[in-house]
Amino acid sequence: MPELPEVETVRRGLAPALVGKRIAKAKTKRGDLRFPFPDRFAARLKGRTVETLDRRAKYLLAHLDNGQVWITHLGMTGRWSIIGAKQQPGDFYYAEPPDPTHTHVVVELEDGGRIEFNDPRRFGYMDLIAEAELETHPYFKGLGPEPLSNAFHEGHLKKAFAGKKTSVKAALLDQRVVAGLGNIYVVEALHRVGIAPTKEAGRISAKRLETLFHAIRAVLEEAIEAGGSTLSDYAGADGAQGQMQHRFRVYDREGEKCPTPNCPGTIARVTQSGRSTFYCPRCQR
DNA sequence: ACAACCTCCTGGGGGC
DNA sequence: TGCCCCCAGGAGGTTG
Repeated sequence: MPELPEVETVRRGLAPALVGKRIAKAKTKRGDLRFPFPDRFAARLKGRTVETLDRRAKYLLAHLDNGQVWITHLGMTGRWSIIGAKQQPGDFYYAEPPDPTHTHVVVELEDGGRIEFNDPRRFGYMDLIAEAELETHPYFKGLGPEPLSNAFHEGHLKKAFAGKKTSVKAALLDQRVVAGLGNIYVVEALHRVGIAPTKEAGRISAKRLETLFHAIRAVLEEAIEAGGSTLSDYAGADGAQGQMQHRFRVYDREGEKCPTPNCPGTIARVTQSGRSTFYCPRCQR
Protein backbone atom coordinates (compact mmCIF):
# COMPACT_ATOMS: atom_id res chain seq x y z
CA MET A 1 0.00 0.00 0.00
CA PRO A 2 0.41 3.33 0.01
CA GLU A 3 3.12 4.18 2.46
CA LEU A 4 3.58 7.72 3.70
CA PRO A 5 4.61 9.28 0.34
CA GLU A 6 1.64 7.75 -1.46
CA VAL A 7 -0.82 8.87 1.20
CA GLU A 8 0.71 12.34 1.16
CA THR A 9 0.38 12.46 -2.64
CA VAL A 10 -3.28 11.49 -2.38
CA ARG A 11 -3.79 14.14 0.28
CA ARG A 12 -2.27 16.86 -1.86
CA GLY A 13 -4.28 15.79 -4.88
CA LEU A 14 -7.54 15.47 -3.01
CA ALA A 15 -7.31 18.67 -1.02
CA PRO A 16 -8.31 21.13 -3.77
CA ALA A 17 -11.45 19.12 -4.49
CA LEU A 18 -12.42 18.69 -0.88
CA VAL A 19 -11.19 21.44 1.41
CA GLY A 20 -13.73 24.17 2.00
CA LYS A 21 -16.36 22.11 0.20
CA ARG A 22 -19.71 21.02 1.54
CA ILE A 23 -20.74 17.39 1.18
CA ALA A 24 -24.05 17.18 -0.66
CA LYS A 25 -24.37 13.43 -0.49
CA ALA A 26 -22.39 10.39 0.53
CA LYS A 27 -23.10 6.80 -0.33
CA THR A 28 -21.54 3.51 0.71
CA LYS A 29 -22.04 0.54 -1.57
CA ARG A 30 -21.53 -2.08 1.07
CA GLY A 31 -21.58 -2.26 4.85
CA ASP A 32 -17.90 -2.78 5.42
CA LEU A 33 -14.39 -2.55 4.11
CA ARG A 34 -11.80 -4.02 6.41
CA PHE A 35 -14.09 -2.99 9.26
CA PRO A 36 -17.78 -2.03 9.22
CA PHE A 37 -18.43 1.62 8.47
CA PRO A 38 -19.38 3.53 11.62
CA ASP A 39 -23.08 3.95 12.40
CA ARG A 40 -24.96 6.16 9.96
CA PHE A 41 -21.67 6.99 8.26
CA ALA A 42 -23.06 8.42 5.03
CA ALA A 43 -25.78 10.38 6.82
CA ARG A 44 -23.23 11.92 9.18
CA LEU A 45 -21.11 13.15 6.28
CA LYS A 46 -24.02 14.78 4.49
CA GLY A 47 -24.17 18.55 4.88
CA ARG A 48 -20.74 18.78 6.52
CA THR A 49 -18.01 21.04 5.23
CA VAL A 50 -14.43 19.78 5.11
CA GLU A 51 -12.24 22.33 6.85
CA THR A 52 -8.80 20.77 6.42
CA LEU A 53 -7.32 17.60 4.99
CA ASP A 54 -4.36 16.34 6.99
CA ARG A 55 -2.27 13.22 7.13
CA ARG A 56 -0.98 11.34 10.14
CA ALA A 57 1.20 8.31 9.39
CA LYS A 58 -0.71 6.52 6.61
CA TYR A 59 -4.09 7.97 7.59
CA LEU A 60 -5.95 10.76 5.82
CA LEU A 61 -7.80 13.03 8.24
CA ALA A 62 -10.59 15.24 6.93
CA HIS A 63 -11.56 17.65 9.68
CA LEU A 64 -15.26 18.47 9.45
CA ASP A 65 -17.11 21.56 10.62
CA ASN A 66 -18.82 19.68 13.45
CA GLY A 67 -15.72 18.63 15.36
CA GLN A 68 -15.61 15.19 13.78
CA VAL A 69 -12.70 13.81 11.81
CA TRP A 70 -13.34 11.59 8.82
CA ILE A 71 -10.53 9.05 8.64
CA THR A 72 -9.43 7.04 5.61
CA HIS A 73 -6.80 4.34 5.66
CA LEU A 74 -5.99 3.12 2.15
CA GLY A 75 -4.92 -0.37 3.21
CA MET A 76 -3.07 -2.06 0.35
CA THR A 77 -5.13 -1.06 -2.68
CA GLY A 78 -7.31 1.85 -1.60
CA ARG A 79 -7.64 4.83 -3.93
CA TRP A 80 -9.42 8.15 -3.74
CA SER A 81 -10.21 9.57 -7.15
CA ILE A 82 -11.59 12.92 -8.19
CA ILE A 83 -14.01 12.11 -10.95
CA GLY A 84 -14.94 14.19 -13.94
CA ALA A 85 -13.67 15.72 -17.12
CA LYS A 86 -10.96 18.31 -17.10
CA GLN A 87 -12.45 21.44 -18.63
CA GLN A 88 -9.65 23.95 -18.34
CA PRO A 89 -6.22 24.32 -16.76
CA GLY A 90 -6.51 24.39 -13.02
CA ASP A 91 -9.51 22.11 -12.90
CA PHE A 92 -9.04 19.27 -10.53
CA TYR A 93 -11.79 16.96 -11.72
CA TYR A 94 -9.95 14.66 -14.00
CA ALA A 95 -9.36 11.10 -12.84
CA GLU A 96 -10.54 8.24 -14.95
CA PRO A 97 -12.76 6.24 -12.63
CA PRO A 98 -11.14 2.95 -11.63
CA ASP A 99 -13.01 -0.33 -12.03
CA PRO A 100 -16.49 0.35 -10.60
CA THR A 101 -16.66 -3.22 -9.30
CA HIS A 102 -14.58 -2.09 -6.35
CA THR A 103 -15.94 1.40 -5.85
CA HIS A 104 -17.23 1.34 -2.29
CA VAL A 105 -17.84 4.98 -1.38
CA VAL A 106 -19.05 7.88 -3.52
CA VAL A 107 -19.11 11.42 -2.16
CA GLU A 108 -20.74 14.28 -4.02
CA LEU A 109 -19.78 17.84 -3.20
CA GLU A 110 -22.15 20.75 -3.35
CA ASP A 111 -20.03 22.44 -6.01
CA GLY A 112 -20.64 19.54 -8.39
CA GLY A 113 -17.41 17.69 -7.68
CA ARG A 114 -17.40 14.00 -6.94
CA ILE A 115 -14.85 11.75 -5.29
CA GLU A 116 -14.86 7.95 -5.22
CA PHE A 117 -13.13 5.45 -3.02
CA ASN A 118 -12.08 2.27 -4.73
CA ASP A 119 -10.39 -0.68 -3.02
CA PRO A 120 -10.22 -4.15 -4.61
CA ARG A 121 -8.71 -5.90 -1.61
CA ARG A 122 -10.76 -3.99 0.95
CA PHE A 123 -7.93 -3.72 3.45
CA GLY A 124 -8.74 -0.04 3.69
CA TYR A 125 -11.17 1.47 6.16
CA MET A 126 -12.95 4.66 7.15
CA ASP A 127 -14.13 6.01 10.44
CA LEU A 128 -15.57 9.09 12.08
CA ILE A 129 -13.91 10.18 15.31
CA ALA A 130 -14.39 13.20 17.53
CA GLU A 131 -11.47 15.57 17.13
CA ALA A 132 -10.97 15.65 20.88
CA GLU A 133 -10.42 11.89 20.91
CA LEU A 134 -7.92 11.73 18.09
CA GLU A 135 -4.79 11.42 20.15
CA THR A 136 -6.19 8.81 22.47
CA HIS A 137 -7.91 6.78 19.79
CA PRO A 138 -6.41 3.32 19.24
CA TYR A 139 -5.54 4.22 15.63
CA PHE A 140 -3.25 6.99 16.76
CA LYS A 141 -2.29 6.31 20.33
CA GLY A 142 1.24 4.96 20.37
CA LEU A 143 2.15 6.07 16.86
CA GLY A 144 5.73 7.25 16.62
CA PRO A 145 6.73 10.68 15.32
CA GLU A 146 6.06 11.87 11.80
CA PRO A 147 9.36 11.26 10.02
CA LEU A 148 9.29 14.60 8.21
CA SER A 149 8.50 16.63 11.31
CA ASN A 150 10.77 18.03 13.97
CA ALA A 151 9.51 15.38 16.37
CA PHE A 152 11.70 12.98 14.41
CA HIS A 153 15.29 14.03 15.01
CA GLU A 154 18.81 12.68 14.98
CA GLY A 155 18.69 11.21 18.44
CA HIS A 156 15.31 9.58 18.06
CA LEU A 157 16.40 6.29 16.52
CA LYS A 158 19.16 5.85 19.07
CA LYS A 159 16.64 6.11 21.85
CA ALA A 160 13.99 4.02 20.11
CA PHE A 161 16.44 1.25 19.16
CA ALA A 162 18.27 1.06 22.49
CA GLY A 163 18.38 -2.54 23.63
CA LYS A 164 16.17 -3.75 20.78
CA LYS A 165 17.05 -7.27 19.74
CA THR A 166 14.75 -7.21 16.76
CA SER A 167 16.07 -6.60 13.25
CA VAL A 168 16.45 -3.04 12.09
CA LYS A 169 13.95 -3.76 9.33
CA ALA A 170 11.27 -4.93 11.75
CA ALA A 171 12.03 -1.99 14.01
CA LEU A 172 11.52 0.53 11.22
CA LEU A 173 8.28 -1.13 10.11
CA ASP A 174 6.99 -0.74 13.66
CA GLN A 175 4.73 2.32 13.50
CA ARG A 176 5.46 3.02 17.18
CA VAL A 177 9.10 3.73 16.37
CA VAL A 178 8.44 6.08 13.48
CA ALA A 179 5.11 6.43 11.69
CA GLY A 180 4.49 6.00 7.99
CA LEU A 181 7.28 3.76 6.72
CA GLY A 182 6.39 0.54 4.96
CA ASN A 183 8.22 -2.31 3.29
CA ILE A 184 9.49 -0.40 0.27
CA TYR A 185 10.92 2.70 1.86
CA VAL A 186 12.48 0.81 4.78
CA VAL A 187 14.34 -1.40 2.34
CA GLU A 188 15.39 1.59 0.23
CA ALA A 189 16.61 3.63 3.20
CA LEU A 190 18.67 0.73 4.54
CA HIS A 191 20.41 0.23 1.23
CA ARG A 192 21.32 3.89 1.01
CA VAL A 193 23.23 3.70 4.26
CA GLY A 194 24.70 0.23 3.86
CA ILE A 195 22.97 -1.32 6.83
CA ALA A 196 21.88 -4.96 6.51
CA PRO A 197 18.13 -5.30 7.14
CA THR A 198 18.84 -8.27 9.39
CA LYS A 199 21.15 -6.29 11.66
CA GLU A 200 20.05 -6.16 15.28
CA ALA A 201 18.54 -2.72 15.84
CA GLY A 202 20.11 -2.21 19.25
CA ARG A 203 23.61 -2.90 17.94
CA ILE A 204 23.89 -0.17 15.35
CA SER A 205 26.25 2.65 16.27
CA ALA A 206 24.87 6.11 17.01
CA LYS A 207 26.81 7.43 14.07
CA ARG A 208 25.21 5.00 11.63
CA LEU A 209 21.78 5.72 13.09
CA GLU A 210 22.34 9.36 12.28
CA THR A 211 22.98 8.51 8.65
CA LEU A 212 19.91 6.28 8.70
CA PHE A 213 17.84 9.15 10.05
CA HIS A 214 18.91 11.34 7.14
CA ALA A 215 18.33 8.55 4.62
CA ILE A 216 14.77 8.00 5.84
CA ARG A 217 14.02 11.67 5.42
CA ALA A 218 15.67 11.77 2.02
CA VAL A 219 13.94 8.74 0.57
CA LEU A 220 10.51 9.90 1.77
CA GLU A 221 11.03 13.41 0.44
CA GLU A 222 12.19 12.10 -2.92
CA ALA A 223 9.24 9.76 -3.09
CA ILE A 224 6.76 12.53 -2.36
CA GLU A 225 8.36 14.64 -5.02
CA ALA A 226 7.98 11.73 -7.46
CA GLY A 227 4.31 11.37 -6.61
CA GLY A 228 4.86 8.07 -4.78
CA SER A 229 5.47 4.62 -6.24
CA THR A 230 3.04 2.74 -8.46
CA LEU A 231 3.50 -1.03 -8.43
CA SER A 232 0.03 -1.98 -9.57
CA ASP A 233 -2.93 -0.30 -7.94
CA TYR A 234 -1.69 2.92 -6.52
CA ALA A 235 -2.55 6.24 -8.16
CA GLY A 236 -2.96 9.79 -6.97
CA ALA A 237 -6.37 11.43 -6.64
CA ASP A 238 -5.99 12.78 -10.19
CA GLY A 239 -5.36 9.27 -11.49
CA ALA A 240 -1.67 9.91 -12.11
CA GLN A 241 0.74 7.09 -11.38
CA GLY A 242 3.73 7.58 -9.15
CA GLN A 243 7.24 7.66 -10.59
CA MET A 244 9.37 6.67 -7.62
CA GLN A 245 9.41 2.99 -8.61
CA HIS A 246 11.85 3.89 -11.39
CA ARG A 247 14.28 5.09 -8.77
CA PHE A 248 14.22 2.07 -6.50
CA ARG A 249 17.72 0.86 -5.80
CA VAL A 250 16.83 -2.55 -4.41
CA TYR A 251 13.07 -3.03 -4.04
CA ASP A 252 11.90 -5.75 -6.44
CA ARG A 253 15.34 -5.86 -8.04
CA GLU A 254 16.45 -9.34 -7.03
CA GLY A 255 19.31 -10.56 -9.19
CA GLU A 256 20.22 -7.12 -10.49
CA LYS A 257 23.60 -5.56 -9.94
CA CYS A 258 23.91 -3.47 -6.81
CA PRO A 259 23.63 0.23 -7.73
CA THR A 260 26.21 1.32 -5.17
CA PRO A 261 29.22 2.71 -7.07
CA ASN A 262 32.02 0.12 -7.31
CA CYS A 263 30.04 -2.51 -5.42
CA PRO A 264 30.25 -5.86 -7.21
CA GLY A 265 27.26 -7.24 -5.29
CA THR A 266 23.94 -8.59 -6.56
CA ILE A 267 20.62 -7.71 -5.00
CA ALA A 268 19.23 -10.57 -2.93
CA ARG A 269 15.73 -11.26 -1.68
CA VAL A 270 15.07 -12.79 1.71
CA THR A 271 11.94 -13.15 3.79
CA GLN A 272 11.71 -11.42 7.13
CA SER A 273 8.58 -12.07 9.16
CA GLY A 274 6.74 -13.04 6.03
CA ARG A 275 7.63 -9.97 3.99
CA SER A 276 10.13 -9.62 1.18
CA THR A 277 13.38 -7.86 1.96
CA PHE A 278 15.69 -6.77 -0.83
CA TYR A 279 19.27 -5.84 -0.09
CA CYS A 280 22.88 -6.14 -1.20
CA PRO A 281 24.73 -8.67 0.97
CA ARG A 282 27.99 -7.15 -0.17
CA CYS A 283 27.65 -3.50 0.80
CA GLN A 284 24.97 -3.76 3.50
CA ARG A 285 26.44 -4.91 6.78
C1' DA B 1 8.83 -7.88 25.37
C1' DC B 2 9.43 -10.17 21.10
C1' DA B 3 9.52 -13.17 16.92
C1' DA B 4 7.14 -16.04 13.86
C1' DC B 5 3.08 -16.84 11.77
C1' DC B 6 -1.72 -16.07 10.31
C1' DT B 7 -5.62 -13.28 8.84
C1' DC B 8 -8.63 -10.14 6.16
C1' DC B 9 -9.36 -9.80 0.28
C1' DT B 10 -8.75 -9.71 -4.83
C1' DG B 11 -6.01 -9.92 -8.89
C1' DG B 12 -1.88 -10.52 -11.59
C1' DG B 13 1.86 -13.25 -13.10
C1' DG B 14 4.57 -17.42 -13.76
C1' DG B 15 4.87 -22.34 -14.42
C1' DC B 16 3.03 -26.37 -16.37
C1' DT C 1 -6.47 -21.37 -22.95
C1' DG C 2 -6.77 -22.77 -18.22
C1' DC C 3 -5.61 -23.99 -13.72
C1' DC C 4 -2.99 -23.71 -9.57
C1' DC C 5 0.19 -21.63 -6.70
C1' DC C 6 2.57 -17.70 -5.13
C1' DC C 7 2.94 -13.01 -4.42
C1' DA C 8 1.59 -8.11 -3.23
C1' DG C 9 2.35 -1.46 -0.58
C1' DG C 10 -0.79 -2.86 5.90
C1' DA C 11 -1.35 -4.08 10.33
C1' DG C 12 -3.86 -6.31 14.07
C1' DG C 13 -4.09 -10.59 16.29
C1' DT C 14 -2.51 -15.16 18.28
C1' DT C 15 1.13 -18.36 19.74
C1' DG C 16 4.98 -19.82 22.16
